[in-house]
Amino acid sequence: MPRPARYHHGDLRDTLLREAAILLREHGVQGLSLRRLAERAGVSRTAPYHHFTDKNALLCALAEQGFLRLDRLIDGMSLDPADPEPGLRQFVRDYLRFAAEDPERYELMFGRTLWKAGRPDPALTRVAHDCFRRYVEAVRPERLGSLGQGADPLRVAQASWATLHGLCRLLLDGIYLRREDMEAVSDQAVTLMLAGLRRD
Amino acid sequence: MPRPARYHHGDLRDTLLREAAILLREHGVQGLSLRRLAERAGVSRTAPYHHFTDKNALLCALAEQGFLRLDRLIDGMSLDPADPEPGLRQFVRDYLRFAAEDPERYELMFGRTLWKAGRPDPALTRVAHDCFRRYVEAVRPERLGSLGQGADPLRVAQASWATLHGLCRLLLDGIYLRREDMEAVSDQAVTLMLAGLRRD
DNA sequence: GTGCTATTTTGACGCCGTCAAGATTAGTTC
DNA sequence: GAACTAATCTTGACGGCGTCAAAATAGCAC
Repeated sequence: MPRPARYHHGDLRDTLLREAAILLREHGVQGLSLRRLAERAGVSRTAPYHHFTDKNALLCALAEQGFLRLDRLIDGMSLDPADPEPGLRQFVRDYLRFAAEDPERYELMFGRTLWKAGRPDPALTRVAHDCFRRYVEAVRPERLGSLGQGADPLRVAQASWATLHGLCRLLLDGIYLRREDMEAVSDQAVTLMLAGLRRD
Repeated sequence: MPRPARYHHGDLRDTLLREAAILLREHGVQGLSLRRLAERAGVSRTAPYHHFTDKNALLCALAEQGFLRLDRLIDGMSLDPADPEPGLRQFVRDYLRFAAEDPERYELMFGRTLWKAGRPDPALTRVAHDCFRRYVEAVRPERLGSLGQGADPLRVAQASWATLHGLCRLLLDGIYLRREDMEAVSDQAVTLMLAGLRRD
C-alpha cells in the first residue's frame, strides 16, 4: 500500500488490477465492487473511472490476463507423436489446476457475465480467440501421431476442449463432481479423447 | 394480469414464479430484480418476501423447476443395448436443445451463482442430485450393451456428462463454438463417449 | 511563472436487496 | 353474527451499488 497522502496516486491502474484480482478471487464477481476496490486502493469511489471506462472494462482486463496465462500453459504442452498420452495427461492436469487455482477468474474468462450479459472488449475477444487457435495448433492431428490420421483438426480441438471445459465447470461449481474424483475423472477424460481419435 | 384492485393477490407465489421465469429468460439473473418482478406482478416491492425468504430462495425455486424438466428428459432416454448409438445421439441432441432453449435457466441450474456464491436450498440440492442419480442409472454400462463391459458406472456417467455439459457451456456462452457447429460437435462427442467405452 | 491536460474529489441520481412497523384481509372459534 | 389470530400486503427507511457532472488538484510543456 503506497503513501496515501499524495493527490495523484501514480500507479493507480496497476494497483486497481492487482486489488481487483484479489477481490475477484476471494469474493467473486458479485463481491467485486468498484467502490470497495477504490477503497482498497486508497482512492475515492470514482477515481477508477479514469482508468477503466466502466466495470465491464475492468472485468475484461482481468479476463484478458487469464487468457495470457492460459496461453503460456498451452505453449508448454509437449506431445510426443510416438506416444502423446503422457503429454496429454499432463496438460489436462495442468489445465484443471489452472482453473481450480482461481475459479472465479476461470468463470469470468468463459462465463456469460462477459460474453453474454456484458460487452467483451475487442482486445479480450482477440486474446480469447488467439488462445483457442493456439490450442487447435497444439492438438493438431499430426502431433497426435498415428491416432490423428485423417481427423478434422477443428473438431478434435472443439470436442476435446469441451470435455476439458465441462470437467472444470463441474468441478468448480461443486456439483456432480468432488475434488477427490478429479484425478480419476481427468484420466477417464484423456482416455476418452484418445479413444475418440482411434475411432475416427 | 388479474384485477389489481384486490388487496390480497390470491395467487402471488405462482405468478411470481411465472414472471420470474420470463425475466430470467429475457434478461438473465442480473436483470431479474425482485422490485421489477413485484411491479410486473402488480404488487408492492416487499410483497414477494412473504413467499420467498429472499432472492436466493426464488432462484433456487427456478433452478428446481429446471431440474424437474431435465428429469423428464432423462427418463425419456431409451437405449437399445444391441445398438445404443442412435438413442445416445438423440439424447445428446435433446439435452443441447433443452439447454439452448433457456440458457439463463441452464446457467442458474449449474453455475456458481447458486452453488458457490449463493446458498442452494436443501430441496434444490436434493432434486439436483436425484437428477444426476437418474442419469447414472440411464447410462449404466449394462444398457450400453457390449460396450459397457466392466466400466465403472459412476465414472462413465461423470465423464460423459462432463462432455455434454462442456459442449453446452461452450455453445451457450458463445465462445469457441458456433451454433452451426453444434450438430457436428455433438456427433463428435457421442463418438467420443462410445469410443471411450470400447477402450475401457 | 502561465496555460493545458490528466487525474482525483465531492455530490447526486436511480437502482438494488432487505428490514421494521403498520394496514388489510382470510380463516377459525365462539 | 363477533372476536381473535394468522397470513398477506403496504409504506418507509437503510446501506450498498454503478455511474454521471462539476469542481478541485497536480503534473507538464512552454
